[in-house]
Amino acid sequence: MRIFPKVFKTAMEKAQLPLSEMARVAGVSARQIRYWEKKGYITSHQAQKNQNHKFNFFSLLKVMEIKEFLDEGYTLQAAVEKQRERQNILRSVRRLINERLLGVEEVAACQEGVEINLGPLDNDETKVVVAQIKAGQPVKLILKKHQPID
DNA sequence: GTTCTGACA
DNA sequence: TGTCAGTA
Repeated sequence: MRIFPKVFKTAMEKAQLPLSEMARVAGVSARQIRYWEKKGYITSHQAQKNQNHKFNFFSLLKVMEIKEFLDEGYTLQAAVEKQRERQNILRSVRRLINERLLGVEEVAACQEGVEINLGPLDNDETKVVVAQIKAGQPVKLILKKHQPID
């Protein structure tokens, strides 16, 4: 199971947002977008010289995050740095999820919900952490005896 | 009318 | 970063 399906990533990369839309949606000026691009903070595709810049959805998210930090009072340079830090953290979180939820397909679906294998404990590999999810109830984390496949 | 680019402040 | 000029 992929938490973030490839089709989403592809769609976000294939999106072709004109600079004016980027500015309008993110609440920044077109001048700022151009300047940030020139500084290398964001990237765009330009079919030909002097033609309209096209941005994908990731660029839009980046601009919105930078804008958020600017509004909090950071300088542009600091805002970009904060955005990069956030991006790195999110990358780690995504990696954690992808690694830890690998067992999700092998999970036995019980009557009212599902169990997700979150992998072995770091300090006791004879046990695995299992999340029990039932509709309308808080998620329960329990320990189960590790049963290695083979 | 819109966008790009360079230049000035 | 805003704004203006000259283009495409």
